[in-house]
Amino acid sequence: MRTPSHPATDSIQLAGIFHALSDPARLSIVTGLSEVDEQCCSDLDVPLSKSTLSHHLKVLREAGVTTTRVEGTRRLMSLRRDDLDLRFPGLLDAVLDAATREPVGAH
Amino acid sequence: MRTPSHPATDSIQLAGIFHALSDPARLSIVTGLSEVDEQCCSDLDVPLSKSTLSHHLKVLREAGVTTTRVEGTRRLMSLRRDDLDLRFPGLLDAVLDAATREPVGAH
DNA sequence: TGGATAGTACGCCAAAGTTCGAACAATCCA
DNA sequence: TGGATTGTTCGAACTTTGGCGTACTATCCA
Repeated sequence: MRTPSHPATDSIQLAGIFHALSDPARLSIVTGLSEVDEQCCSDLDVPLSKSTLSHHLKVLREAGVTTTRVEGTRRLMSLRRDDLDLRFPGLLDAVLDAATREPVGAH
Repeated sequence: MRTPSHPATDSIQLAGIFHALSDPARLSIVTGLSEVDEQCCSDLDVPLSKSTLSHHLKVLREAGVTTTRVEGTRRLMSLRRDDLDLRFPGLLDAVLDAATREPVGAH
């Protein structure tokens, strides 16, 4: 299976990033990714069906927040730290810092 | 007319902030507010009907991003800088900095 | 008092988003 | 080869959002 497509760094939209982060499940996925560097879909600790999960991962990928690397039958997700820092310096760090200040599961 | 209600600083949700910022019109309003401190609804440079505008301002207010002060028949909007800095230090600055790096009108 | 001004609230509609199960595809390994 | 594993895609049901016009409220001021 081919590597899924990702937006070029230059075409990452700020509103798109915020949209991607506006869903609690996706925000939680991003927070989790910040702690492990690389993680496969089935290791995510989110109580959703795999099709829903796949959808959320697609949203994150298409917004330019994450990148997906194919390894065997698995897809390894990671944050696009360098690209995001290049395009919007300091934003990702501020987001991750903010996320750690908010109690987990505070809906 | 009474001052509209605003969420307490403690109950501002991160996902709610991102949702509020995920719409280009609202992001543009926030960017504009960062330059003028206080602005009334009709001075906003957004090509939308006043009912739609009112809706967006409500979303921003309820997310805890802005505060509204009533003065006569006007409502003066401003960013909740202090509250946001208290709850999520550095986040607002990073957002505003990122917004200035993105060309205006880049949809 | 009564018009002008500023904004909100409501109802409506179309578009977009969330969620799921079922079916499918790709890869590994015994 | 063929089963197990991992994830995508599709269609359906449902919710949310964004946009508008209209009607309403509140305030100012002549």
